[in-house]
Amino acid sequence: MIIKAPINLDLTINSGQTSQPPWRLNEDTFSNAVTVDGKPLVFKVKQSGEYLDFNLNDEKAVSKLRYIFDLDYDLSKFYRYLDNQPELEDMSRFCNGLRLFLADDPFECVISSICSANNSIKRWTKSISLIKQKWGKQHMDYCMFPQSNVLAKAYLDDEEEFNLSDIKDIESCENNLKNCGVGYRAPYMRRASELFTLEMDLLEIFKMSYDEAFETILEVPGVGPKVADCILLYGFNFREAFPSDVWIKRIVSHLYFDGKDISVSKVREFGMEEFGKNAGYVQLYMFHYARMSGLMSKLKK
DNA sequence: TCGCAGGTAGAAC
DNA sequence: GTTCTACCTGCG
Repeated sequence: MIIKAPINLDLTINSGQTSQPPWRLNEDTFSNAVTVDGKPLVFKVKQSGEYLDFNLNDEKAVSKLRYIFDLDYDLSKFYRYLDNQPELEDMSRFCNGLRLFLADDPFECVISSICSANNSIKRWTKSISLIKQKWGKQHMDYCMFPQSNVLAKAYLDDEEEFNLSDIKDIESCENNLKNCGVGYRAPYMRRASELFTLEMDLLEIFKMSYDEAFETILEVPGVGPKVADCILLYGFNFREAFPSDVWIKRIVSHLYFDGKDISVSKVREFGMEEFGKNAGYVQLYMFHYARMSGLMSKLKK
């Protein structure tokens, strides 16, 4: 099926949003296994100009694709909004076609976001891919993200695996979280998985107000304000979230506060107040604008 | 070899 | 309430 949609698919998929690692790329086609109606399907999507060539015709699959790449969001309206403000007017030029890359599986987004904290894009995406390979169900030659009850039983490290499994040699332990390069986040990930298995229904988050969802998700181990906002934005489509890290702080400080040092929590409050329902998109565009325009290397000094 | 970067938890202020 | 420090790991 051909879908008309202004998007930069490559930029969107590779922009480091914590919903999931980038999709597989073969030739010009991005692919991944996606759950539709509880069943895995292989999605293949290729961009040519203003059109997306999608391998499936099924109505539910198409609507899932539209959701994941946020295709129903009116980018040109957002660009008019950016262009009308002196601080933001350059941004649409530098990241044209960048859209939200939303989670197929909110639980994957929670674990990816916990993994991304105090980490690099390269490292967290590698860790999440390894978690899929070790604990996820295979569909064709893709691995799904494991369910919370499976990850809740994962070993933390070599030592625990050696003690609790029947492996005879500690050197050959490799089915544990630390082995995926997640470092000290391993216990957070496992406790979060236990929480979503035993106590908390992630789907309830979709029904909540932003404030209620934020307070709820903050209770999850390894989730602070930045990670909570990433989960709400990329995992649950709360567009009013303004995930604020040191980079967003530097950029906001440069653009709005004459370079003055302000706390990350104040930056979050400012972003939500100033940008409202556009906050999530503004944050996404700010980060990539800073990367691509050279502002980031300037602010580093 | 070692210093650096980056959010959270938990303790200290 | 805000601020400090330890936490893993890969990179330069």
